[in-house]
Amino acid sequence: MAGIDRSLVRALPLFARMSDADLDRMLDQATVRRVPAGEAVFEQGQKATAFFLLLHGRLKVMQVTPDGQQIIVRMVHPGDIFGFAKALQRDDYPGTPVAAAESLVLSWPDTLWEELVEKNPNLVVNAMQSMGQRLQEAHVRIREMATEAVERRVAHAVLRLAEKAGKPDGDGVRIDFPITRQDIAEMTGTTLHTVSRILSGWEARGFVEGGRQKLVVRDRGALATLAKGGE
Amino acid sequence: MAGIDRSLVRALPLFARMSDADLDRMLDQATVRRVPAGEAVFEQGQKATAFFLLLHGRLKVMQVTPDGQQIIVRMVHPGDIFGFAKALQRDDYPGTPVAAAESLVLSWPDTLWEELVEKNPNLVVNAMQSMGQRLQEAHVRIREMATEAVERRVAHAVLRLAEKAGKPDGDGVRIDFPITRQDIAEMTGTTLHTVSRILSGWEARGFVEGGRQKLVVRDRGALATLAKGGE
DNA sequence: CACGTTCCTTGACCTGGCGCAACGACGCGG
DNA sequence: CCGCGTCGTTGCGCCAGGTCAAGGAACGTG
Repeated sequence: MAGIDRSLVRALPLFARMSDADLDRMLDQATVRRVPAGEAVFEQGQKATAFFLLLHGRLKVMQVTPDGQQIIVRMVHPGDIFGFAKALQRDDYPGTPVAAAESLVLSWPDTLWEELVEKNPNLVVNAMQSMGQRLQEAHVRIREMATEAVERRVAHAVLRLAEKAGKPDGDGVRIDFPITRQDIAEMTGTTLHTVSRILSGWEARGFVEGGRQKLVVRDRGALATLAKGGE
Repeated sequence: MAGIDRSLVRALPLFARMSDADLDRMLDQATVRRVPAGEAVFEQGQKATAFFLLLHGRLKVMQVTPDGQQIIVRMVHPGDIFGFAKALQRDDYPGTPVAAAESLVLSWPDTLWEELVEKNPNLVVNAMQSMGQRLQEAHVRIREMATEAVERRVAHAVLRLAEKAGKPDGDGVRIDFPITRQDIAEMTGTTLHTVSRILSGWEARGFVEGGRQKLVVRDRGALATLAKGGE
C-alpha cells in the first residue's frame, strides 16, 4: 500500500530486533499521509481506529480544556509513535496532533496491532519503553510546573526544543520548525505576554535571538544555568 | 520463597490471561516485604534491581528537586506496579516510594523480567496498558497545573483520592490513609498554607470535614462543581 | 502595493497565592 | 499527666505574573 523504503525507519528503536522481512511486511501494511502545516492528523475525542508513526516533520499534541483553554501536551518528533490509544486503553484519542511544519505520517489500523505483536513480541517491549520514557518526561514536567518559576520553565522548554529539534545556525542552534510565543506559553503553562517579555529579556542579554515564529539559542550554557535555578 | 495466596492477586489486570500455574510460579519467585508507615521501599537515584507490586497499603512516590523541594509525583494504590525502571529504560529509580500507611510489597528481581515475559507475553501487554493509563493521568495533571487555579487543582486531587482511596464514612467518604495538608500541597504544587485555607473554607461550607491527618468528603458534588470550574 | 491577518512587543494595572510569623491543638513518650 | 514534637490555622504584606489595552512589524493575498 505504501512502498516506503525500509532504510527510513530501520534505525528506530521501535523496530529493534525485528527482521528486515517482517519490517518490510509491516511497512507494506502502512498508510502514508502528508499533513500540511497547521492541519490535524486526527481530532481529540474522535474514535481511535489507528496508531501512528511520525516519519518527518513536527507535531504538537494539543488538548482543549472544557472551558476552551488550549495547551500543548507534548511535541512529537520524527521517529515517535503517537495516537496509540490501544496502549492507553481508550477507544478515543485524548489529544489533537497538529502539524507545526509539513509532516509525513505513517499509520496502521488498530486491528493490526495484535497480529503484528503476535509475530514480533519485541514490538510491545519497544513500545512500552517508548511510553516509559514519555511517562518519565511527563513526571519531570509535572515537577517543573509544581516547583519552578515561569522563567525557569521556559528555559527548560527551550532547551528541550533545542535538544530535540535543534539545527546548527551560525554559532547557535535554531529550532527547526515555526514556533510562536503562544506555543511556548502553551507548553509551559503561561501566557504569550509573559513569554514575550522573557524572551525579550534574554535577547537583550544575548542568550537567544527571536523573530517571527523563529527562535535561535545563542548561549545554551546561560539558559542551562537559568534552568538549574542559578539566576 | 514467599507463599502468597494466588487469590490475593488473581483479579489484577496485570495477570489477566495468565494461567494459575504460571501465576503460582511467578509468586513463588517473589519476595514479600512489610513496610511500616513513613518508611521508603527504595530511594531515588538508587540502582534499580527489582520491580514491585503493592499488595496492601498506600505509597506516595516522592521526588526531590536539586534545590531540596519535595513533590508527590503520584500515589501507588493496591494492585499497582511501581519501581519499574526496566520499562523506563533507566538503571536507577527516578523517585522514592514512601509508605503513607503500613504496606505490603511484592518484588521480583529485574533479571527475572525477561524470563517471565518469555513465558507470558501478556505480561508486557498488561504492563504497557498500566503505563499507558499512568501516562494519561500524568497528562491530565499537566493540563490542570497549566490551566487551573489552585482551588480547582486541590478539588481535583481530593476527588481523585476519594475515588482511589475512599472508604464510606457516615454520609461521606473518608480518605483511607493518614494524609497531611503538606501532602496535598505537594500533590498540587502549592503550599500547605494555601491548602489549609482552602480546606477551612470548604469545611465552613460543609463540603469536607478535616482534622489531623484526616479528610472526609461530605459533599462530593460540590467539589466536582468546583473542579469543573463552576465557581 | 494596499489591505487584512497573524504574530510580537510593551506598558499599566491588579490580584492570587506565596513567604513569613505567630499561635493553637492534638497525640505520643516518658 | 506533663512536655515536646508534629500538624494545622490564620493574619498580613508583597510580588510574580496574569489581565487589559494599544500599537507595531512581518507575511500572504488579490
